[in-house]
Order: sequence, then structure tokens, then C-alpha cells
Amino acid sequence: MKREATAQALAEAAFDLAKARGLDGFVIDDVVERAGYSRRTFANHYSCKEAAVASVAYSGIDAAVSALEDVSSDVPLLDAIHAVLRLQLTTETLSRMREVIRLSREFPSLEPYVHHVQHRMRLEAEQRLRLVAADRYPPTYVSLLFGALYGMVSSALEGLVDVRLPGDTSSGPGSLEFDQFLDVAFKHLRSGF
Amino acid sequence: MKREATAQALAEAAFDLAKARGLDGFVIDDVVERAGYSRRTFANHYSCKEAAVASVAYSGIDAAVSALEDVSSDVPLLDAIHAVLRLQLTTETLSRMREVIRLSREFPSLEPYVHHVQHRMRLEAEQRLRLVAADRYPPTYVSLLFGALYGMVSSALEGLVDVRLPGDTSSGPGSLEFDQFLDVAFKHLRSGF
DNA sequence: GCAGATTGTTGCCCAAACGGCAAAATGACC
DNA sequence: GGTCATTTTGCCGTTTGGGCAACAATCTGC
Repeated sequence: MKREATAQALAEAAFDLAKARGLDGFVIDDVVERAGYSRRTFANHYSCKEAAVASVAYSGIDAAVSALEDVSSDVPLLDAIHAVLRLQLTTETLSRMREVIRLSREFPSLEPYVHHVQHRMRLEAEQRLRLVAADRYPPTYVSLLFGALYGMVSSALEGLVDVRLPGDTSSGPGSLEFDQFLDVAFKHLRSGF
Repeated sequence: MKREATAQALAEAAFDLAKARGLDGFVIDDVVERAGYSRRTFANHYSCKEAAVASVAYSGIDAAVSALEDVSSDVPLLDAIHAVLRLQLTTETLSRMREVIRLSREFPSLEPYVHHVQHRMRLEAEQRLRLVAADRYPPTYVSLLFGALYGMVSSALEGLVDVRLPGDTSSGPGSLEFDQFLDVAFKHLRSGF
């Protein structure tokens, strides 16, 4: 769909500008000039530049959930999710999220939109996961499980930014810390606190 | 502090107007007129009317966490949290949250700010909880536990709005559904999925 | 290929909002 | 009373949001 492509192009331009000049270092006119659209078109897609910048964190969620939907149904649900997170929550996707979170620390006006994107990702993933698991688990169970999982993962993402922010962009991808964290999180998910 | 009182008065006025006329049925001038402040002052506190409206959902969090901090330290952590949620997440607080969530369904531009408030509540609660439990559990453990708890509770709040929205404002308070849900959530929290 | 419908983009335009700055007001404290 | 810190306010130029209608592009079935 063309609409989506335009939105992504605008978001990309806004994200680049925010990285380069900071969130207050540019106006919407700069974004549309860079992306080659009109200001009016920007307003058709985003309500403000914050929304555009935050939206880039959304990329990758689709691939992750799709991977989950492909998992054969005789693999236990928790195992499947664990494996998918390990595979998908890496490199590009993870480092973008971290960059957006980092920006939102520096420019608090970005925070609401980042949280909004995270929330939408959670909703979409949860909804699609519920379909995948519909024949094995009741919806309420999946909601609780997913809510708990989301809470732990998002808490870890924020934590990673805190811990590793000063300096290294090095160990972004399948970083040891994140994998280790995932293991602990799933241990609790399986057998409680 | 006076600053806080002003912010709350403005938020209250914005919330009332949003309930009465819808989010697009008033402008900032209406808010400040009702609250008795100037437009410039509004801008000192909130970046837009959405932020003001959403902020009313924040009320009550302070009391809840304070109650938790008073719990004697020989009560198991999970029991203490469970009890506090049962007591505090009722009537006024809960019904405000539901009203804000309901508004955000009708006016999507409100969503980011609602999610932001939820997120801030989570952060504050988690941080203070970590202090309370510092002598019994390591910070990482508390973060994971709290993340999971938050995910489940927020998932339930949204669910409650979905289920009960069409019609009744009747069963807001210590509603049966919510208590039952809490029990299930804590069962999983204790012994896993 | 073509006429029609659907969807995306743009310009126009004005009400609304953001935000810097400095003056005025409020209050706490001595 | 006086002094200092915090908060509120008015002024005002810049930026934004979004309704509307025209325009372009893309997708239909024929």
C-alpha cells in the first residue's frame, strides 16, 4: 500500500533529522523537504513530528509476529515465543528501539509517542498471538501471559538503555545481556516468582 | 507545592470539559477560563490539552504506593501487593482510569498521553517498590516481577473497558470481575504459566 | 484501452497552540 | 517592613492542525 510507504519515508526523514540535530533542531518543513512531500501530506499521516519519529520503533514487529505464526503447533507456546524473541529482537530492530528510547530521554516531549508505539506493538502482537494459540489456550490466559511477558520485555529494554547508554553502540544485536535476561524472564514466566 | 495544585486544577477542568463536550469540543482557552488561569500558564504545565486530560489518571497512584510502603516487612511481597491492589484500585481511582481510557478510544489523539501516564505510574511504583523490597529481593527480580504485574494489570484494565463499556458505570469499584481477575493474575505470578 | 471509483497528495487558509522573554504577582522567611 | 525564590501573566512572532476542494495516481470491471 502506498500510504504506508509515504508514512515510512516521512518517519525515516524525521528520525534522521532527530538523530542529527535533536528533536528541537528541525521543523516539519525540514522533514517534508527531505522526504519530498508537502507539509499538508505530513499532517495526513502524523499529528506532529514526535509521532513520526517514534513510529520508526514499530518496524520489525510484523516480522517477529509472522515468525511466531509459522511455528508448528506442537511446540509449546512459551518455547515458541522465547525462540522468536531471541531470533527477531536483534540488530536493526533492537538498535532502532534503543535509539528512539535514548532520544526520548533527551527530549521528553517524545515519550508519550514512544509509549504509544510500544503499546500498539503489544496490542497487535497479543491479538495475533491469541489467534495462533486459540486452539490450545483460552483468550484470557493468553492475555495474562502476554501482558506479563510484555511487561518484562519492555522493562528490560529500558534497562538496557540505562546500562549501556554511555558509550557503546557495539553490543546491540543478540547481545549477551539481553539473551541472559530473556532466559531469566522465561524462567519466571514458567514457574512463577 | 503550589505548582502541583495549579496543574491539578487545570487537569480537572480539562477532564470535565472532555467528559462533557468531547475532546474536540473545547479549546485551551475554555480550560483556563474554567480553572481561572491564563493561557500562558496552561502552557507552562502541559504541552496540549491531551496531556492535561490524561494526567488525571495519575491520581491515586501515590496513595497506593504509600500504602505498600507501610506494609510490615514480614508479609510476603506478593501478598502485600495483592492486598494493596485490592484495596486501592477501587472506586474513584479505577473509575477515573476507565473514563480516561474510554475517552482515548473515542479520541485517538489522546492515546499517546494516556499510555505515557500509565508508563510513568509504572515507573514510579516500580522504583518505590524496589526500595521497599531492597532488603529482601535483588533489583532485577523486582523489576521483572513488577513488569509482569504491570503488564497483567494494564491488560485487565483495558479488558474491563471493553467488556463493560456499553452502558454501565455501575460496577466500577471493587468490582467482582476485577477482584477475580486479580486472583487469577496472582496465581500465575506465583506459580507460573 | 476506457470510464468510473477509490485512494493519496497538494494548496489555500485561518484558528489554535507553542514557547521565549521580561514584567508583575504571590509567598515564604527573616 | 525587606529580600529572595517561585509562579503567573501579557506580549508576540513562529509553527502547527486540520477542513475543504482540487488534483493526480492507482485500481476496477468491461
